[in-house]
Parts: sequence; C-alpha cells; structure tokens
Amino acid sequence: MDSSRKRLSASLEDYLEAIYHIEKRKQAARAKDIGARLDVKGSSVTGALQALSKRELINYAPYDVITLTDKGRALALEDVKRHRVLRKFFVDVLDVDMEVAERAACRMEHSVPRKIFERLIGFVQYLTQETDEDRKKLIENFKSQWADKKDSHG
Amino acid sequence: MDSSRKRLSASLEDYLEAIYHIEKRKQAARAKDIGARLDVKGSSVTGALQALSKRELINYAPYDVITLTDKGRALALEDVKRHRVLRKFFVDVLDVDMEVAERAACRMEHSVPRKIFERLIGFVQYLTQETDEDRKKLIENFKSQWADKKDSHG
DNA sequence: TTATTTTTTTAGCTGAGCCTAATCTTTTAT
DNA sequence: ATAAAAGATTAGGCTCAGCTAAAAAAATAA
Repeated sequence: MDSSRKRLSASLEDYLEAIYHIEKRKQAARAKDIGARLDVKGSSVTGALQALSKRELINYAPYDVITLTDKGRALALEDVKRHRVLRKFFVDVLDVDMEVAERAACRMEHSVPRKIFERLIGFVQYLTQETDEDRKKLIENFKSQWADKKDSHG
Repeated sequence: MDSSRKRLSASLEDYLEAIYHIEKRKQAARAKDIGARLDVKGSSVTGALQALSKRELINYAPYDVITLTDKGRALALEDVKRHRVLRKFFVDVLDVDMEVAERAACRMEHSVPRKIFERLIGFVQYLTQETDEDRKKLIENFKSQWADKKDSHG
C-alpha cells in the first residue's frame, strides 16, 4: 500500500546519504553535486530523486533545489550513523587505515541489521572508553599481535 | 575480457555457497535443492547456473548433476569463511542470538572487504581465546553491561 | 536583450535477477 | 513398455539502476 514502508535499496540509501552530506555543507543539494559525489550521470540522479520524492523523503520539484524532508533526514541519519560506527570499529579496534575503513563502511553499511548495529555501538563504545586501562591495553595488544603477524608473513 | 576476473554478484555468491553446502552433504547438487535452499524458482536457478558455468565455477550440463570446479570451490570457501567469522563475532563477542547472527551474516558477508575480513578473523580469534582470563572477562563485562542497559531501557 | 553554456530532464537501451507459463527431459509407477 | 509425475529448461515479462543522446530550462555572457 504505502511505498514508504518498504526498506530502501542500497542505491537509494546512498543517494539519501549524499544529499544529507551536501545539505549539511551548503543548505541545499543540486543534482550535479549528487552525481559528482556518487559518480553517476545526471540522468541517473533524476531517476533516484523521483523515487525518493515519491517516498516523501526529499522535497523535489523539477529544476528546483533539493532538501530532505524530516522523514528523509531521519532515515539518512540512520545510514550515517551505521556508516560512522562501522568506520570507528574498523579504525579504532581493527586498526585499519582510515581510507580502507571508509570504503569498507560504505560497502557494508547498508546491510547491517538493527540489532547487530545496536550491539556494535555498545561494543565499540565499551572498548574505546579511554578511562579503562585494561580495555586500552587489550586493543593495543591486539594491534601489536597483528603487527607481528604482518612482519612474519611478508 | 575474462569474465572470471570480475567480482561475483551477491546473488551468484549465494548460489555458489548453496552449492558448496549441498555438495558437502550429498556429493552433488541438483537444481531443485538449490532452489529450495535459496527460496527461488527453478528457472532462476537455471539462469544462475549458466552464469556460474560461464565463469567456470561449476561443472554444469543441462539436466545433469552440478559440482563445483576447483576455482568455484575456492571462491565458495571464501564466502563460507566470511560468513562464519561474522557469525562467530556476532555470537561470541556481540552476544546476539544464533538465529539473528545467522541472518545478519547472510546479509553482510558479501560486502566484507578482504582487509577488514582478515583483521576481523584476527580480532575474533584474539578475543575468544579461552586461555587468556583477561580477555574472557572483558567479553563477560561487555555482555553484562549490555544486559544492564537492556534492563534499564525495557 | 539575445546568444551561449550549463544543468536538468526525458526517452529509450542494457544487464541482473527474479517471476510465470509452457515445453522439454528424466524418472518412476503401473 | 508406456503413461504419469517430477525436474529442468526456455521464452517472455517485470523491476531496478545504471547508461547515452536529445530536448528543455536556467544561468551566464556578450
């Protein structure tokens, strides 16, 4: 019945998130900015905008600027949060490069179920609390153990 | 040029993994088993089999039984490993139900980049080594902290 | 103001990956 | 051996999400 009930595709999530970031920088988004950010052609952007508009996630009229609706912003924020917590886990705990973490988060963020996401938030917060010496040491131990393995293998 | 160089789609990875599991149980797979496992119709299976065959990941001839090639088995094993390590992380570290972990692993396994995957293996192994009392305690602490949060929130 | 350039949209094509319905093959039961 | 059932494939349709090319609108420059 209501198309807004169905889960957003990974692709549309990407568009929504892109709009969120562009809006944050410069009030409103335009199609070319979105296309540049996601590396797709303008015509593809138009199609996605129409889909998001139909779901009432963005304010959209042909040739006009694009903004998020409240509903859209809420959804975008969920994506952004998933992205952030994954990236933080990859960088702070798994100790991978920021760039690798960023790409990985982009790829994985769409598929993280809510329950897992919640637990991950808790776990990362728990593990990275600066106040607890043991936890910090554990992470450091893991990292150096990893460095050793790397050295011995190549 | 060579289609086998391109990354497999999430869908084809699913088919390959299904064949791997069926083969392990009963020597060779047949289309209906695959369809039953993935909950798709037979005609969809045929299409996937042709795609996998073209990439030389399975031994396939119409109406004949299906087996993995060496290349296919190697690839399937990578998927299976990604699946397993994610599930182990979810269950042993994040402490979610097996069923939730299973579904989450299914959803996420296709998008885990190699470098992240390697680190995650190391981290899970490190954290779940029974021999180290501190690590075990850390996990237990996290789990009970989580249980507390759950109680106080509802 | 008018002409040029940029941006956006429309129209139509492609490939994946699913579906149903119809048509083979193969297997099983009589 | 042959009829019926089960299993597999083909044919054709659908949606999604990208693309190109061409048309339309907006912005900019002369």
